[in-house]
This record gives sequence, structure tokens and C-alpha cells, in this order.
Amino acid sequence: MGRRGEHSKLEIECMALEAAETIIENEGYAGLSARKVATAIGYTVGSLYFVFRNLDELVLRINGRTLDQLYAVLINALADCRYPQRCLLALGTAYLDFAAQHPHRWRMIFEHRPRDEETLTEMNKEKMERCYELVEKQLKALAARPEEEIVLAARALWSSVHGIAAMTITRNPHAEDVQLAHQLSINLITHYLTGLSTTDFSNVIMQTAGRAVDYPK
Amino acid sequence: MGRRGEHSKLEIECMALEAAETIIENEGYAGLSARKVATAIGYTVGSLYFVFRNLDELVLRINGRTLDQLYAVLINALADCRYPQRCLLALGTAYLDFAAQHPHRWRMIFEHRPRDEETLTEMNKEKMERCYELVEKQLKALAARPEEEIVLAARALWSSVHGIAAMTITRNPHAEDVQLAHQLSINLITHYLTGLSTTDFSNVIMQTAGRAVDYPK
DNA sequence: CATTTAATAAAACATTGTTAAATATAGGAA
DNA sequence: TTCCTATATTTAACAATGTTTTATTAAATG
Repeated sequence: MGRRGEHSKLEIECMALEAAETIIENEGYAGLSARKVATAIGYTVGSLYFVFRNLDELVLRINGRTLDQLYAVLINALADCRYPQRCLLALGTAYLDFAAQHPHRWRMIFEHRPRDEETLTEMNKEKMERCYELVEKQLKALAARPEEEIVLAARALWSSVHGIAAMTITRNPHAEDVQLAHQLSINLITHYLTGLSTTDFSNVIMQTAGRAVDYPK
Repeated sequence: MGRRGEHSKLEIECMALEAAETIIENEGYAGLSARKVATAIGYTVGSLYFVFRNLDELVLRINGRTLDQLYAVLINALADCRYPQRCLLALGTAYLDFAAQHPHRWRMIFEHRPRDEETLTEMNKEKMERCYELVEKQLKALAARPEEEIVLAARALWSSVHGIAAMTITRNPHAEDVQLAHQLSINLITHYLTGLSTTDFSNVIMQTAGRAVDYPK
């Protein structure tokens, strides 16, 4: 009944985010509801809208936090390896492990559909770009190549690891799924890097603008 | 009113599926609702449950049809190419084009969460496996390798192309996005295949069971 | 102590998926 | 033809949802 000032707006926001995260971690996004979050933090549903514009914004914030956690995990994974190839493999492995440990929150990053897609893209796109940059840094350390090629290779490689995760790690991943994902990631990264190193990229002309693509041989 | 027997159960089912598909194609999954589908085919909402157990089943069926269409597109793409490398590139390009042309229906295959996940996996998993098999066939034509390696490589490669699509082709893809996706796909496939061809796989021992992974050098 | 102000709750609304009940029509029987 | 019954179809009802509006209550202020 209106215990004013018991928690600051920022505290409520934080409590709500944490409560929502546990709900999602346990029951998935489908199990999330405004009322459930509200009662979990000892408030009623209306109070949530005092802190968040709507549920989309709450999910958006959680996705941001998840991406931050992921980034920290990736950075951490780089601490144990010295050579670029090993670092790239470690990044892939770390990503897959994170996805397997928090499958619901991880999938929500990509599956959630906010009403206005634009704000999301602007808000969290940068947090995704950071991952590409980590890969770019390793690729640069691997061999001197034009910036453009590095950017393209990093994006191709990281998207691929994500694709392996998306196709292999379900919402309730079994140990064998995760193991297969690791195999695939190692297989992919290893062969891609080998191919990259044996290709003289400067000879290859790709003219995709007019849809006439000259594939490298 | 009850105009009994005007349409057979099967006809209503077909009409509902088509109506739902157009709704999804236009407004995305978020725009889909039981009542909207029902009125679109000139019936009321109750009649839908005479044909489908619930909305999940309807979506499941649509996903199945989408996967069938995709498979047909992939098969078609193989008609224009003769050499395995070109075929693999063509498969990737065809997949990206399909995703770009039907972004909502394509994403729904992966984003939809039915209440009981098991039926879906059993139902449509096979339709996804077919895609891997197409890739396997091309890889076999490329070089003689143990079945196990082929299966792994096909899965790695196709997951990667899917990852590129997932990360690059949004729900409302711009032409430049699609073009970038094509570049990434070509880049990825080319380098991966090059790497695959220059690697003597028989030397590589992967023992991931105990988590001690011996990376290929 | 009285008054304002803002935090919180409570209630109301529209919309959703789904189910149960009501209704009307087609096809056969008398 | 006329009634009857089975069932296709509609209508109504239910519970749950996100969101908005209104009402209340406690703190701050004078």
C-alpha cells in the first residue's frame, strides 16, 4: 500500500531484471509475464510500467546484459591462449559453452521480436559488433591482410560459429549436442583458417553488385 | 448459419494454411492470430480447432511446407551447376535468397516455440536433415573421404551458411544485407573447401568425449 | 497539523488461445 | 412432405495476457 521510497526506481529496475532473468533461465521466454515478474519482486504489475516503457524494453535490457556477460566470457577465454589460431578456437568454444549454459537467455537475444525493431538494432547491435572485433583482432595477428578482407573473414567466421550453435544447441541441450557443436566449431575454424592461409586473396575479384559473381577458384 | 459440408475438412485445412501463410508473409508471426485466420477464410474461430489441435500445430504445418519449398529451391539450384564446388556455392546462394525472399516464414522455422518441443523436433527434423544430405552428396563428389568426415563437414558447412543468414538477413532485409550475405557465404565456402582439400584428416585425432580436445594443427 | 506530491496498488480494457455450449442445416426415415 | 437426428458451425464463455487509467496511501513540505 504505497510504501514510498522503500526502493529507489533504480533498485526496482535491477530487482525486476534479475527476477525476469531467473524466470527466463528456468522457464524460458514463454514463461515470462509482467505479473510474474512483479510479484517476484513484491510489487504489483502497474509498478513495472513505472520503470519500463513495456515488456519489450525489459527484454531488451536483459538481452543487453546477456551480451555483456557473453563478451566477458569471450575476453576471459582469450586469457588462456597465446597463438591466434588457438585464440579463435577458444572463442568458438567459449561461445558454444555460454550458449549451452544459458540456452534460453542466449536464444532470446535472437528470437525476441520487439514491436519496433529499430530501437533494438541500434541498442544491442553494437554489443554484437564487439564480438566480430575480437575475431578481427585475432585474424590480424594471424596474417597481414587488407582491412576489408579481415572484416569479411571475421564476420563469416563468427556467423558460422553462431550458426553451429543455433543448429546444434537446442533449448534444452544434451551433453552430446554440446560435444557435437564443439567438434563442428573446431572443424570449421580449422579448415577455414587453412583455406584462408593458402589463398592469395589479392587475385580474387568479387563483383556482386550486379549479381555477376566471379567465384574464386 | 452452419453451411454444412460446403468445404471438406481437408479443404478448410488447406485454406487456413494458405491464409495463415499470407498473414505471416505480410505481418510476420506477431501478426498471426486464430481469429484473423478464421475470418480470412470466412469461418469463425471455433472451426479452426475442428481442423487443428491448436495454433502450434498450424504453425508446425506451415513450417513443414516452408521447409518443403526450401528443399525444392535447393534441388532446383543444383540443376544449373556441374562441379561440386559450384554446386555447394549455389546451394548457399539459394538458401540465402530463399531466406531473403521469405524472411518471416524462414525465421519462424527456427524461432517458433511450440508448447511441446518434442513433436516439432520429430516432425520437421527430418526435413532439415535432407539439407545436410544435399551438402554431403556434393562433398562426396569432391573427394573420397570417410563417411564420418563427410557428415561432419556437411553439418559444419551448412550450419555456417545458416549462421550467415541468421546474422545478416533481418526480418526486413535490405538489398545490401543480402549482398553482404552472399559475399560472406562465398567467402566461407571457398576457404573452407580449400582448407578441407589441403588437410590430411586421417592424422587428426579428436577425443572430445573426455573434453580433452587435440586440435588439428 | 494540513496540503501537496509522488509511489504504489487496484481496477478496468482490449486482445489473445482455447473450450464448452448453443444453433441451425443436411440427409435420411416415417 | 415432415420430422428427427447427427454434426458442422457459430456463439458465448473462460482464463491469461500486456497496457492504461483511476484510486489510494505514505512521505515531504509548509
